[in-house]
Amino acid sequence: MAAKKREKRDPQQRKADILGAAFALFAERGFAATRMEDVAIRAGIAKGTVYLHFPDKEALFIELVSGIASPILSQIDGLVQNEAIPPRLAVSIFYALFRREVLETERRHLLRLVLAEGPMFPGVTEFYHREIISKGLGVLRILLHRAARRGELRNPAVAEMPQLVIAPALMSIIWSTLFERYEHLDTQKLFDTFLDTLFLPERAAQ
Amino acid sequence: MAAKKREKRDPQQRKADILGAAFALFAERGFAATRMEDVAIRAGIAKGTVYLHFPDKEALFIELVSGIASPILSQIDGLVQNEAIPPRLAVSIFYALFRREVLETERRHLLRLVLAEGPMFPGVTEFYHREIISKGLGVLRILLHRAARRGELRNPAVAEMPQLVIAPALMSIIWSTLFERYEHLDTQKLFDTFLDTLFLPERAAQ
Amino acid sequence: MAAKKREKRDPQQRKADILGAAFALFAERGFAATRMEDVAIRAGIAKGTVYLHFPDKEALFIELVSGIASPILSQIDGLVQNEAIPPRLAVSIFYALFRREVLETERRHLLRLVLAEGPMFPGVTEFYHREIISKGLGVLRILLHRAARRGELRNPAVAEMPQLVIAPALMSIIWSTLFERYEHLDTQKLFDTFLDTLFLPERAAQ
Amino acid sequence: MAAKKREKRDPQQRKADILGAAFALFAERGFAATRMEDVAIRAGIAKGTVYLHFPDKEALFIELVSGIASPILSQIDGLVQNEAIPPRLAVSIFYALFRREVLETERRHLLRLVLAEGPMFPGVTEFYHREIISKGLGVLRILLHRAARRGELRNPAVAEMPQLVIAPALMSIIWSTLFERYEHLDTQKLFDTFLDTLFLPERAAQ
DNA sequence: GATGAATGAGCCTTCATTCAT
DNA sequence: AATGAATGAAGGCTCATTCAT
Repeated sequence: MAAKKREKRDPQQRKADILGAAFALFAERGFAATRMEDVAIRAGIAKGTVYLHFPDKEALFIELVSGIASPILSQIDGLVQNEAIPPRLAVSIFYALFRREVLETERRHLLRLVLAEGPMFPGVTEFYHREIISKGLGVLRILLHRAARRGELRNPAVAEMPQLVIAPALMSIIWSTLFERYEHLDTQKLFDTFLDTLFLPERAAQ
Repeated sequence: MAAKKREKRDPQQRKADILGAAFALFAERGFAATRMEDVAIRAGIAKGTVYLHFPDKEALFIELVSGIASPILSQIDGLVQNEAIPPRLAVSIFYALFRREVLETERRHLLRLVLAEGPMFPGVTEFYHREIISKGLGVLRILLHRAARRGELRNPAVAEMPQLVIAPALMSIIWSTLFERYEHLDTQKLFDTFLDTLFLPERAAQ
Repeated sequence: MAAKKREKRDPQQRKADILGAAFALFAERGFAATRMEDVAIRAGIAKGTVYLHFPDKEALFIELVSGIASPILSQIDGLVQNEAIPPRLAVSIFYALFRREVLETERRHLLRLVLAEGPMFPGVTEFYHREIISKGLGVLRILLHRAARRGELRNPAVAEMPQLVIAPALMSIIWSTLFERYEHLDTQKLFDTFLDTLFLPERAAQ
Repeated sequence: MAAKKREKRDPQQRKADILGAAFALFAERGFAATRMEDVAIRAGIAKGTVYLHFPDKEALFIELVSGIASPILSQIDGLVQNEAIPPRLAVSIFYALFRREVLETERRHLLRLVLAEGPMFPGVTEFYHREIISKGLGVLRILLHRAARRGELRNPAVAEMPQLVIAPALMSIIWSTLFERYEHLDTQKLFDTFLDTLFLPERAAQ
């Protein structure tokens, strides 16, 4: 078998390996039930090596949870810029993005992790509110107001409650990570149905 | 000479005390970070006494999480029975019930607890799906279909996606337990706006 | 063999056992090299039990080091009170006390411990200076001044350097704990010779 | 383009650097609390490099503690050789040497180090007794006997207790490393007073 | 020789659980 | 039944030492 001792590797890669291992374990068992040694084993390194990259368990958790969100955000920003994109399309792209980048990825467990461990790590929660929630809501608010102005919303008041648009996404995350094994939820249909509830049907030829 | 030791009490009451203490602590800190001794202290009894009522920490947690939901369920059932109640009113009562019995109670932490610890306790998750989610969705499905039949829904397809109705409730729970401290969310308005989105306005001049 | 499990005992006795075990081990190996588990084993209890009596290793060490000095102090105080005792006799009693209570006891290791670990525990050092050194020097200063006034000192200036009287005691401690095994030192003779150097011989019949 | 890595240097110098760094750290924190990595950093080299010069931490400590004493010894030896030097002057030179070479140097921590770690390193203690203590006492014994023969001692019996002469030196070391911060001790005066107690004043009119 | 990432034994401390009283 | 002192398995973290580069 492969000699596995003292394998030196690119530190960046090493760190990524650890984060990967930590992610899998934290997602599966939560913060407290994850042993640092297990993280090390899963990353294929020795116990002590983890501590060369992260000062302690909490730092590992926080870096993990904080680090994964950014790639999503950057993509969302693009949605508002282009005013040519019809609001409904933009929101549907938002959902599609969410499905592709979160729901159908292992990242979906990450969100559950934040929900689960949030109160124990106020810094993480605050980060998520500031960086993800707040920005996501901002984008949605703009899109919804644009739609309202264009008379495309069934209920224009929704524009002041962008949380309503996020709610199905949250539901899909929770369902997929907790209940999916007991009962399937068609998230595509979930989002589509919601879009149809939110937006007036396009009047064929107006 | 105050005899304070070996205070005997109704075992049922004793058990309820323990569950109450456990609830407060589990809700606040999660399963792992809650110490059995703290539960005992909060319940006003000695460490060992907890074990006279529950075989171990896990059993305590499971009984706790399983036991708290039922009172809500029974009230919800009533909503469907009476066909005289208009669907929109029924759903709004559903939300009101949710707000009064969950959101504005310490019980709101319960759902977060299930989210947080769910994967570690598949039995709990399964129980929640079977007893709460499934039944709640069933009730909502009936109400929505009734509304659809009466032509009160903006988008009748919603009747097949009762999860959409639960989504705002979920959002309100998560918001209140995680983000409320950073940004206030008016849950009353959240639900009302959603109801207005879901249901057609009552035809003023019918 | 004796069943040793779950032996309950007077907490005061328990604590004394732990302090005794800790004393032996700290004295022998120093703070860092003493394992808490060894303390427990030597005290005949389980690892965790130590922590029922002391919050951590440092607290154990500090209580140990701080607790043993007082009995000596009280006896010394008596020496100055009685002005009928001739100064030379008083100082020789001081040395005798020191030999009986420290040098020929296991307590002699304690002093070495303070010298050894002092810099790591400023609180302990400060305590020793304030409670032991300072008071001892005060007593000696009074005795020496009394002797000087009575013309019994070979060099009256010694009265302003009571540290000189403590020096042989320190030497005896260090010798006995470090070098005695290589070369014997007659501490009785050490102190007597010093006394003869300090005090003029009693003029037989003057 | 500054080539700073793999700086080669005279191995002897390298070793001296390590010993210097080790001394500073051992003296300040003791054996256990000194990390090999800190020694390396302070010596300006990499962690592994220390092990090219010393097989392990203990060897480094022993060589350090053993090596520092010799320079003092050689100077002391000279004191006895020259019989023209009056004993009192010789002893006062001994103290002066001690002050200059030990007390006012970082070397003063060395003795405390031997005290502190002695029992863990019997070899070191034995070495100190054999090389330093024994020799120092030998020299003092000769000087004191010389003085006794010349009738210069207040108490000739002191000649058989040279430890008494070392005692104030010990006291000064311990005071300076432990208590100086709480209360100043004038070591010059300490030694002078002791000399005046040991030796008869020079007979002005003989 | 020199480096410093990697290793893993070791130790402090916590806490669920037990059981003598 | 109730108590809480006692137990000991478990886990986070450190650091002396090794070794691939």
